[in-house]
Amino acid sequence: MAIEHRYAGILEAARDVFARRGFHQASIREIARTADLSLAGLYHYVRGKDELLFLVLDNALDTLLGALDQSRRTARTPEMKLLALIQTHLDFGFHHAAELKIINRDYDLLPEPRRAEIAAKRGEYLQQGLAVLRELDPNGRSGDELLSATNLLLGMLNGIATRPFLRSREDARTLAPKVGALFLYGFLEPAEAHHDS
Amino acid sequence: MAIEHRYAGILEAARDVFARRGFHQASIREIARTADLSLAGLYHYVRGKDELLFLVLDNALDTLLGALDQSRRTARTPEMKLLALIQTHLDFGFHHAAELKIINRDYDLLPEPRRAEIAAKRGEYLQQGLAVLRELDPNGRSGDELLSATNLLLGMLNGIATRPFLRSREDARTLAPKVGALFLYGFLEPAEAHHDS
DNA sequence: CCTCCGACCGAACGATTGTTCGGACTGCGC
DNA sequence: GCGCAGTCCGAACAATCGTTCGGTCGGAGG
Repeated sequence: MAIEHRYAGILEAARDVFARRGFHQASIREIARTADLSLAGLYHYVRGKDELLFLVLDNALDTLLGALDQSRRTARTPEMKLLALIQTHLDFGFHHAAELKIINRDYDLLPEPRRAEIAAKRGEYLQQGLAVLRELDPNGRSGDELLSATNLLLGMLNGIATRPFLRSREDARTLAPKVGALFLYGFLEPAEAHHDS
Repeated sequence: MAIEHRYAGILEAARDVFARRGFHQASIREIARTADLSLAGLYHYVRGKDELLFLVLDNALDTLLGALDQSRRTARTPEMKLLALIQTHLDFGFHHAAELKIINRDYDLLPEPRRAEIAAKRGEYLQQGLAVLRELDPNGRSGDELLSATNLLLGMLNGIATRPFLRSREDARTLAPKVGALFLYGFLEPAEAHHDS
């Protein structure tokens, strides 16, 4: 139990330092210091920096997928599923901006056995988005077109979530419907033309 | 003239290495080697690593702004201006993937006197997009909403342009109308509902 | 011919990096 | 008491980093 606590503290420290400095700027010494450990003491628990990156990425993707799963559970209509995805993604981006950055940018420099695991979870997330859009698609679009649209949507969300805009839970809640409406009905559609509930 | 050629080669080398490795992982030694110069020889032309990053960013943003300016000149209607912006951005992303990567990823770790210059050019690009959307807006949206929409559009474009998708001039030409239609009319709109010329 | 200057380089500087090694301290079984 | 295993650390390792210094070389000006 004590060692579990130590381990959890190390992960916290790694996440915080990675978040503050970014992966490449974060030094193992600073992570150790943040975790109240000596440099060599940290190496007692962890094989190396790459494993630290893997653990942080794995954790981040798990919480993202978990949040998506939970928020989608209450959604009934396809539109609301889309809204749930958008809000979850924006919320994650606002509260874990650095992790999202690392996911999108630094995951591909993981050593190979580990990278596949992370890539799989990324693929799972993409599949979730694609499923939502497929359910939403009015006239049968091809799989490639749906994949394109999914990438567009996720790119849009990443672009917004990463941008140093306004970031708080409030912002995610108010921004998500606007983003959803724009994605569904387009920029030209007047805001009053559609309504819910 | 010879020194100009040297200088251009150095910028090319810096761009490639920055894009491949990321700023902090890129070593000046590798840049020098790529530019067929010794380490100290490179320092004869350039004050340091930060200046290298600034020069690459400045160059990239100038070509992007230049391309946008030129492509928008032939556009008459607001819709065509949007299409021109989209196609220019995608084209730039496909042909100068390295520069776009650096712009989106490394600009914020420039030292302060120089960062403001780059931020200004980025802001100028944003303003161009915002102007297009303002002209396009059917019912009066507030400035903040237009700015939000602009950020959404640019984020979407970055997401697509950065994604290792399919990248060639053909792709930019065929992809741009689809992206434009999706942004203007939304995901739910069937593809046949609108047509041009 | 001498001098000066810009182009360029080999070698080193100090700092920092990820990682490892040998050991010191503790608590537990015996 | 002894020994063993786990926890943790000080100190060092080699490598690499950005940067600088002292210099060589060739050509242009006088």
